[in-house]
Amino acid sequence: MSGATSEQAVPIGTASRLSGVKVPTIRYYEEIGLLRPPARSEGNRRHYAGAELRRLAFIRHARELGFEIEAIRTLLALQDDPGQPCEAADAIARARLTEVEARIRSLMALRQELEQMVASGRHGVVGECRVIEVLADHGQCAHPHHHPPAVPGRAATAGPPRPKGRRPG
Amino acid sequence: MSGATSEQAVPIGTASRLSGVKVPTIRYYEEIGLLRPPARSEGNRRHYAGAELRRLAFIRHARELGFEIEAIRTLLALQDDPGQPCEAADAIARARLTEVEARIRSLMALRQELEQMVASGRHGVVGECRVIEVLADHGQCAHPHHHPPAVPGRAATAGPPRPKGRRPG
DNA sequence: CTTGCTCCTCCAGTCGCTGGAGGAATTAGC
DNA sequence: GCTAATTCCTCCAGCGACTGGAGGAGCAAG
Repeated sequence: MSGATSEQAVPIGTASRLSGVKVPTIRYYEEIGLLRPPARSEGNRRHYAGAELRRLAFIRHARELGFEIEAIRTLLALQDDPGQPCEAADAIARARLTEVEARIRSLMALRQELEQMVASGRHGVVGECRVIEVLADHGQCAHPHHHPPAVPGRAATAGPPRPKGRRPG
Repeated sequence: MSGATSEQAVPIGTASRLSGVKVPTIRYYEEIGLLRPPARSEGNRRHYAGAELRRLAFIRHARELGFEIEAIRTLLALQDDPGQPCEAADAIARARLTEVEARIRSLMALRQELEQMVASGRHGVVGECRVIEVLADHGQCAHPHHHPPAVPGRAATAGPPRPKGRRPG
Protein backbone atom coordinates (compact mmCIF):
# COMPACT_ATOMS: atom_id res chain seq x y z
CA MET A 1 0.00 0.00 0.00
CA SER A 2 2.59 2.56 1.05
CA GLY A 3 5.84 3.39 -0.64
CA ALA A 4 7.02 0.16 -2.14
CA THR A 5 9.79 1.06 -4.52
CA SER A 6 9.38 -1.84 -6.90
CA GLU A 7 5.79 -2.63 -7.75
CA GLN A 8 6.73 -4.63 -10.81
CA ALA A 9 6.14 -8.33 -11.06
CA VAL A 10 9.12 -10.60 -10.50
CA PRO A 11 9.64 -14.27 -11.39
CA ILE A 12 9.54 -16.96 -8.75
CA GLY A 13 13.30 -17.14 -8.25
CA THR A 14 13.45 -13.47 -7.39
CA ALA A 15 10.43 -13.80 -5.12
CA SER A 16 12.27 -16.61 -3.41
CA ARG A 17 15.37 -14.49 -2.91
CA LEU A 18 13.33 -11.54 -1.68
CA SER A 19 11.30 -13.55 0.80
CA GLY A 20 13.76 -16.19 1.83
CA VAL A 21 11.25 -18.90 0.95
CA LYS A 22 12.50 -21.61 -1.38
CA VAL A 23 11.07 -21.89 -4.86
CA PRO A 24 9.42 -25.30 -4.38
CA THR A 25 7.98 -24.07 -1.11
CA ILE A 26 6.38 -21.10 -2.81
CA ARG A 27 4.79 -23.43 -5.33
CA TYR A 28 3.71 -25.66 -2.48
CA TYR A 29 2.02 -22.73 -0.74
CA GLU A 30 0.15 -22.03 -3.93
CA GLU A 31 -0.85 -25.65 -4.26
CA ILE A 32 -2.35 -25.77 -0.77
CA GLY A 33 -4.08 -22.47 -1.31
CA LEU A 34 -2.10 -20.24 1.02
CA LEU A 35 -0.93 -18.14 -1.86
CA ARG A 36 -3.25 -17.22 -4.68
CA PRO A 37 -2.11 -18.31 -8.14
CA PRO A 38 -0.19 -15.34 -9.51
CA ALA A 39 -0.37 -13.97 -13.01
CA ARG A 40 1.55 -15.88 -15.64
CA SER A 41 3.73 -14.64 -18.42
CA GLU A 42 3.30 -15.72 -22.02
CA GLY A 43 5.67 -18.57 -21.41
CA ASN A 44 3.60 -19.76 -18.45
CA ARG A 45 5.90 -18.38 -15.78
CA ARG A 46 4.61 -17.09 -12.47
CA HIS A 47 5.07 -13.40 -11.83
CA TYR A 48 4.68 -11.98 -8.38
CA ALA A 49 3.82 -8.36 -7.71
CA GLY A 50 3.62 -6.31 -4.52
CA ALA A 51 0.56 -7.82 -2.90
CA GLU A 52 1.69 -11.40 -3.37
CA LEU A 53 5.18 -10.62 -2.21
CA ARG A 54 3.79 -9.08 0.94
CA ARG A 55 1.64 -12.13 1.49
CA LEU A 56 4.68 -14.32 1.10
CA ALA A 57 6.63 -12.28 3.63
CA PHE A 58 3.70 -12.56 6.02
CA ILE A 59 3.67 -16.34 5.66
CA ARG A 60 7.39 -16.57 6.09
CA HIS A 61 7.32 -14.53 9.24
CA ALA A 62 4.42 -16.47 10.68
CA ARG A 63 6.17 -19.77 9.93
CA GLU A 64 9.27 -18.50 11.67
CA LEU A 65 7.15 -17.84 14.69
CA GLY A 66 5.95 -21.41 14.51
CA PHE A 67 2.36 -20.83 13.46
CA GLU A 68 0.86 -23.81 11.71
CA ILE A 69 -0.29 -23.58 8.14
CA GLU A 70 -3.94 -23.68 9.17
CA ALA A 71 -3.41 -20.86 11.63
CA ILE A 72 -1.70 -18.83 8.94
CA ARG A 73 -4.58 -19.50 6.61
CA THR A 74 -6.91 -17.99 9.20
CA LEU A 75 -4.62 -15.05 9.84
CA LEU A 76 -4.40 -14.32 6.13
CA ALA A 77 -8.16 -14.47 5.78
CA LEU A 78 -8.45 -12.00 8.65
CA GLN A 79 -5.88 -9.74 7.07
CA ASP A 80 -7.86 -9.72 3.85
CA ASP A 81 -10.92 -8.49 5.67
CA PRO A 82 -9.87 -5.56 7.86
CA GLY A 83 -13.34 -4.91 9.21
CA GLN A 84 -13.39 -8.21 11.10
CA PRO A 85 -12.98 -8.22 14.86
CA CYS A 86 -9.44 -8.75 15.96
CA GLU A 87 -10.22 -11.35 18.59
CA ALA A 88 -9.59 -14.34 16.37
CA ALA A 89 -6.10 -13.16 15.51
CA ASP A 90 -5.35 -12.41 19.13
CA ALA A 91 -6.57 -15.83 20.15
CA ILE A 92 -4.32 -17.55 17.65
CA ALA A 93 -1.32 -15.58 18.81
CA ARG A 94 -2.11 -16.23 22.45
CA ALA A 95 -2.52 -19.94 21.81
CA ARG A 96 0.85 -19.97 20.10
CA LEU A 97 2.39 -18.12 23.02
CA THR A 98 1.04 -20.71 25.42
CA GLU A 99 2.51 -23.48 23.29
CA VAL A 100 5.87 -21.78 23.17
CA GLU A 101 5.88 -21.30 26.91
CA ALA A 102 5.05 -24.94 27.52
CA ARG A 103 7.77 -25.97 25.14
CA ILE A 104 10.33 -23.81 26.84
CA ARG A 105 9.47 -25.31 30.21
CA SER A 106 9.73 -28.80 28.84
CA LEU A 107 13.03 -28.09 27.11
CA MET A 108 14.48 -26.59 30.25
CA ALA A 109 13.68 -29.78 32.14
CA LEU A 110 15.33 -31.79 29.38
CA ARG A 111 18.33 -29.52 29.48
CA GLN A 112 18.74 -30.13 33.15
CA GLU A 113 18.64 -33.85 32.70
CA LEU A 114 21.07 -33.75 29.81
CA GLU A 115 23.40 -31.57 31.81
CA GLN A 116 23.45 -34.08 34.63
CA MET A 117 24.12 -36.82 32.12
CA VAL A 118 27.15 -35.18 30.61
CA ALA A 119 28.40 -33.53 33.79
CA SER A 120 29.79 -36.68 35.36
CA GLY A 121 33.07 -36.30 33.56
CA ARG A 122 35.02 -38.68 31.37
CA HIS A 123 34.99 -42.30 32.40
CA GLY A 124 36.54 -45.05 30.35
CA VAL A 125 34.00 -47.53 29.17
CA VAL A 126 30.34 -47.81 28.35
CA GLY A 127 29.84 -50.29 31.17
CA GLU A 128 30.11 -47.45 33.63
CA CYS A 129 28.81 -44.65 31.40
CA ARG A 130 26.40 -42.33 33.06
CA VAL A 131 24.67 -41.37 29.82
CA ILE A 132 23.76 -44.95 28.99
CA GLU A 133 22.90 -45.67 32.58
CA VAL A 134 20.47 -42.82 32.97
CA LEU A 135 18.81 -43.62 29.66
CA ALA A 136 18.34 -47.21 30.72
CA ASP A 137 16.90 -46.29 34.09
CA HIS A 138 14.37 -43.56 34.14
CA GLY A 139 14.34 -43.69 37.92
CA GLN A 140 17.67 -41.90 37.87
CA CYS A 141 16.13 -38.74 36.51
CA ALA A 142 16.30 -36.06 39.11
CA HIS A 143 12.97 -34.48 38.29
CA PRO A 144 9.74 -35.76 36.82
CA HIS A 145 10.03 -33.70 33.65
CA HIS A 146 8.07 -36.09 31.53
CA HIS A 147 5.26 -38.33 32.70
CA PRO A 148 6.64 -41.41 34.41
CA PRO A 149 6.84 -44.14 31.78
CA ALA A 150 5.37 -46.73 34.08
CA VAL A 151 7.52 -49.47 35.40
CA PRO A 152 6.03 -52.14 37.66
CA GLY A 153 2.45 -53.35 37.64
CA ARG A 154 0.28 -51.29 35.40
CA ALA A 155 0.80 -48.08 33.48
CA ALA A 156 -0.65 -45.09 31.73
CA THR A 157 -2.17 -45.72 28.34
CA ALA A 158 -1.51 -42.09 27.55
CA GLY A 159 0.98 -40.20 25.44
CA PRO A 160 4.39 -41.25 24.20
CA PRO A 161 6.78 -38.46 23.15
CA ARG A 162 4.87 -36.08 20.94
CA PRO A 163 2.17 -36.25 18.35
CA LYS A 164 3.36 -35.33 14.88
CA GLY A 165 4.65 -32.92 12.35
CA ARG A 166 7.52 -30.57 12.61
CA ARG A 167 7.69 -27.55 14.81
CA PRO A 168 9.83 -24.75 13.49
CA GLY A 169 9.82 -22.07 16.15
CA MET B 1 20.50 -56.70 35.55
CA SER B 2 19.19 -56.23 39.09
CA GLY B 3 15.99 -57.46 40.64
CA ALA B 4 13.35 -57.47 37.96
CA THR B 5 10.33 -59.09 39.50
CA SER B 6 8.64 -60.34 36.35
CA GLU B 7 10.97 -61.99 33.88
CA GLN B 8 8.16 -63.66 31.97
CA ALA B 9 7.30 -62.77 28.41
CA VAL B 10 4.34 -60.48 27.84
CA PRO B 11 2.32 -59.76 24.70
CA ILE B 12 2.70 -56.51 22.81
CA GLY B 13 -0.26 -54.78 24.42
CA THR B 14 1.19 -55.30 27.86
CA ALA B 15 4.62 -54.21 26.67
CA SER B 16 2.93 -51.10 25.36
CA ARG B 17 1.28 -50.40 28.69
CA LEU B 18 4.47 -51.06 30.60
CA SER B 19 6.63 -48.86 28.42
CA GLY B 20 4.20 -46.18 27.40
CA VAL B 21 5.01 -46.81 23.75
CA LYS B 22 2.04 -47.41 21.48
CA VAL B 23 1.58 -50.82 19.94
CA PRO B 24 2.07 -49.73 16.30
CA THR B 25 5.14 -47.79 17.37
CA ILE B 26 6.68 -50.88 18.93
CA ARG B 27 6.10 -52.75 15.70
CA TYR B 28 7.58 -49.81 13.81
CA TYR B 29 10.71 -49.92 15.97
CA GLU B 30 11.06 -53.56 15.15
CA GLU B 31 10.59 -52.87 11.46
CA ILE B 32 13.36 -50.29 11.37
CA GLY B 33 15.64 -52.53 13.40
CA LEU B 34 15.74 -50.64 16.67
CA LEU B 35 14.15 -53.52 18.50
CA ARG B 36 15.13 -57.09 17.72
CA PRO B 37 12.25 -59.32 16.59
CA PRO B 38 10.99 -60.96 19.77
CA ALA B 39 10.01 -64.58 20.18
CA ARG B 40 6.60 -65.52 18.86
CA SER B 41 3.92 -67.69 20.37
CA GLU B 42 2.31 -70.56 18.52
CA GLY B 43 -0.32 -68.22 17.23
CA ASN B 44 2.35 -65.91 15.82
CA ARG B 45 2.11 -63.33 18.58
CA ARG B 46 5.09 -61.33 19.77
CA HIS B 47 6.19 -61.96 23.34
CA TYR B 48 8.53 -59.59 25.08
CA ALA B 49 10.74 -60.61 27.98
CA GLY B 50 12.98 -58.62 30.34
CA ALA B 51 15.79 -57.68 27.98
CA GLU B 52 13.48 -56.42 25.24
CA LEU B 53 11.32 -54.55 27.71
CA ARG B 54 14.40 -52.82 29.06
CA ARG B 55 15.46 -51.94 25.55
CA LEU B 56 12.03 -50.49 24.89
CA ALA B 57 12.18 -48.38 28.04
CA PHE B 58 15.59 -47.14 26.97
CA ILE B 59 14.27 -46.11 23.57
CA ARG B 60 11.26 -44.45 25.10
CA HIS B 61 13.36 -42.42 27.47
CA ALA B 62 15.80 -41.42 24.78
CA ARG B 63 12.95 -40.32 22.51
CA GLU B 64 11.51 -38.24 25.34
CA LEU B 65 14.85 -36.53 25.58
CA GLY B 66 14.62 -35.80 21.87
CA PHE B 67 17.34 -38.08 20.60
CA GLU B 68 16.87 -39.02 16.98
CA ILE B 69 16.33 -42.61 15.98
CA GLU B 70 19.81 -42.85 14.48
CA ALA B 71 21.36 -41.55 17.68
CA ILE B 72 19.38 -44.08 19.68
CA ARG B 73 20.55 -46.80 17.35
CA THR B 74 24.13 -45.85 18.17
CA LEU B 75 23.45 -45.61 21.88
CA LEU B 76 21.85 -49.04 21.88
CA ALA B 77 24.79 -50.51 20.04
CA LEU B 78 27.09 -48.99 22.64
CA GLN B 79 24.98 -50.35 25.45
CA ASP B 80 25.21 -53.81 23.96
CA ASP B 81 28.97 -53.63 24.03
CA PRO B 82 29.99 -52.44 27.53
CA GLY B 83 33.72 -52.63 26.83
CA GLN B 84 33.53 -49.79 24.31
CA PRO B 85 34.84 -46.37 25.21
CA CYS B 86 32.20 -44.04 26.51
CA GLU B 87 33.18 -41.07 24.41
CA ALA B 88 30.72 -41.73 21.63
CA ALA B 89 27.78 -41.78 24.03
CA ASP B 90 29.00 -38.63 25.73
CA ALA B 91 29.39 -36.89 22.40
CA ILE B 92 25.83 -37.74 21.38
CA ALA B 93 24.46 -36.46 24.66
CA ARG B 94 26.52 -33.30 24.46
CA ALA B 95 25.38 -32.65 20.91
CA ARG B 96 21.81 -33.04 22.01
CA LEU B 97 22.39 -30.66 24.91
CA THR B 98 23.74 -28.07 22.50
CA GLU B 99 20.69 -28.47 20.30
CA VAL B 100 18.36 -28.10 23.24
CA GLU B 101 20.14 -24.99 24.41
CA ALA B 102 19.92 -23.42 20.97
CA ARG B 103 16.27 -24.28 20.79
CA ILE B 104 15.56 -22.72 24.15
CA ARG B 105 17.27 -19.50 23.11
CA SER B 106 15.32 -19.39 19.88
CA LEU B 107 12.04 -20.09 21.62
CA MET B 108 12.67 -17.42 24.19
CA ALA B 109 13.13 -14.89 21.41
CA LEU B 110 9.89 -16.03 19.83
CA ARG B 111 8.14 -15.82 23.16
CA GLN B 112 9.22 -12.25 23.51
CA GLU B 113 7.92 -11.33 20.13
CA LEU B 114 4.65 -13.13 20.71
CA GLU B 115 4.27 -11.40 24.04
CA GLN B 116 4.65 -8.04 22.40
CA MET B 117 2.11 -9.02 19.82
CA VAL B 118 -0.56 -9.95 22.29
CA ALA B 119 0.32 -7.37 24.92
CA SER B 120 -1.16 -4.42 23.10
CA GLY B 121 -4.58 -5.09 24.49
CA ARG B 122 -7.93 -5.52 22.83
CA HIS B 123 -8.65 -3.32 19.86
CA GLY B 124 -11.71 -3.64 17.76
CA VAL B 125 -10.91 -4.62 14.23
CA VAL B 126 -8.29 -6.38 12.22
CA GLY B 127 -7.46 -3.19 10.39
CA GLU B 128 -5.65 -1.98 13.48
CA CYS B 129 -4.65 -5.34 14.90
CA ARG B 130 -1.16 -5.47 16.20
CA VAL B 131 -0.82 -9.21 15.64
CA ILE B 132 -1.56 -8.95 11.95
CA GLU B 133 0.51 -5.82 11.63
CA VAL B 134 3.63 -7.30 13.13
CA LEU B 135 3.32 -10.42 11.06
CA ALA B 136 3.03 -8.37 7.92
CA ASP B 137 6.01 -6.21 8.74
CA HIS B 138 9.05 -7.97 10.02
CA GLY B 139 10.69 -4.63 10.66
CA GLN B 140 8.43 -4.22 13.67
CA CYS B 141 10.14 -7.05 15.49
CA ALA B 142 11.98 -5.66 18.44
CA HIS B 143 14.93 -8.00 18.18
CA PRO B 144 16.57 -9.82 15.34
CA HIS B 145 15.62 -13.27 16.59
CA HIS B 146 15.59 -14.87 13.20
CA HIS B 147 17.73 -13.91 10.24
CA PRO B 148 16.32 -10.87 8.48
CA PRO B 149 14.14 -12.18 5.66
CA ALA B 150 15.61 -9.82 3.13
CA VAL B 151 13.62 -6.91 1.91
CA PRO B 152 15.01 -4.46 -0.62
CA GLY B 153 17.62 -5.13 -3.28
CA ARG B 154 19.16 -8.51 -2.95
CA ALA B 155 18.88 -11.19 -0.33
CA ALA B 156 20.30 -14.28 1.27
CA THR B 157 19.87 -17.50 -0.64
CA ALA B 158 20.17 -19.27 2.66
CA GLY B 159 17.77 -20.97 5.04
CA PRO B 160 14.03 -20.56 5.39
CA PRO B 161 12.48 -21.68 8.68
CA ARG B 162 13.92 -25.08 9.49
CA PRO B 163 15.03 -28.14 7.60
CA LYS B 164 12.85 -31.15 8.30
CA GLY B 165 11.46 -33.82 10.52
CA ARG B 166 9.87 -33.51 13.84
CA ARG B 167 11.64 -32.58 17.00
CA PRO B 168 10.10 -34.02 20.17
CA GLY B 169 12.17 -32.72 23.04
C1' DC C 1 -20.09 -71.89 21.63
C1' DT C 2 -20.33 -67.43 21.01
C1' DT C 3 -18.83 -62.90 22.19
C1' DG C 4 -15.41 -59.68 22.47
C1' DC C 5 -10.91 -58.57 22.89
C1' DT C 6 -6.18 -58.68 21.39
C1' DC C 7 -3.24 -59.60 17.98
C1' DC C 8 -1.57 -60.17 13.05
C1' DT C 9 -0.07 -57.96 8.33
C1' DC C 10 -0.30 -54.48 5.00
C1' DC C 11 -0.69 -50.04 3.57
C1' DA C 12 -1.96 -45.17 3.33
C1' DG C 13 -1.88 -40.83 5.65
C1' DT C 14 0.10 -37.05 8.77
C1' DC C 15 2.99 -32.19 8.50
C1' DG C 16 5.58 -29.10 5.92
C1' DC C 17 8.23 -29.23 2.96
C1' DT C 18 12.38 -30.96 -0.38
C1' DG C 19 14.42 -32.50 -4.40
C1' DG C 20 14.80 -35.04 -8.64
C1' DA C 21 13.35 -36.14 -13.60
C1' DG C 22 12.39 -34.51 -17.91
C1' DG C 23 11.36 -30.83 -20.63
C1' DA C 24 10.22 -25.80 -22.20
C1' DA C 25 11.43 -20.94 -22.13
C1' DT C 26 14.21 -17.20 -21.37
C1' DT C 27 18.59 -14.67 -21.02
C1' DA C 28 23.65 -13.86 -21.83
C1' DG C 29 27.41 -13.96 -24.51
C1' DC C 30 29.65 -14.18 -28.89
C1' DG D 1 21.44 -15.19 -35.27
C1' DC D 2 22.99 -19.04 -32.61
C1' DT D 3 24.41 -21.49 -28.81
C1' DA D 4 24.95 -22.28 -23.95
C1' DA D 5 23.56 -21.49 -19.43
C1' DT D 6 20.16 -20.55 -16.46
C1' DT D 7 15.57 -20.40 -14.90
C1' DC D 8 11.33 -22.02 -15.05
C1' DC D 9 7.50 -25.58 -15.72
C1' DT D 10 4.86 -30.02 -14.05
C1' DC D 11 4.71 -34.22 -11.77
C1' DC D 12 5.81 -37.20 -8.27
C1' DA D 13 8.46 -39.60 -4.67
C1' DG D 14 10.66 -39.07 -0.27
C1' DC D 15 11.98 -37.31 4.57
C1' DG D 16 11.23 -38.40 10.01
C1' DA D 17 8.73 -40.67 13.22
C1' DC D 18 5.08 -42.27 13.67
C1' DT D 19 -0.44 -43.14 13.44
C1' DG D 20 -4.44 -45.43 12.23
C1' DG D 21 -7.52 -48.14 9.44
C1' DA D 22 -8.94 -52.52 6.91
C1' DG D 23 -9.53 -57.18 7.04
C1' DG D 24 -8.68 -61.23 9.25
C1' DA D 25 -6.81 -64.81 12.80
C1' DG D 26 -6.30 -66.26 17.58
C1' DC D 27 -7.56 -66.69 22.28
C1' DA D 28 -9.84 -66.32 26.95
C1' DA D 29 -14.15 -65.81 29.47
C1' DG D 30 -18.94 -66.37 30.18
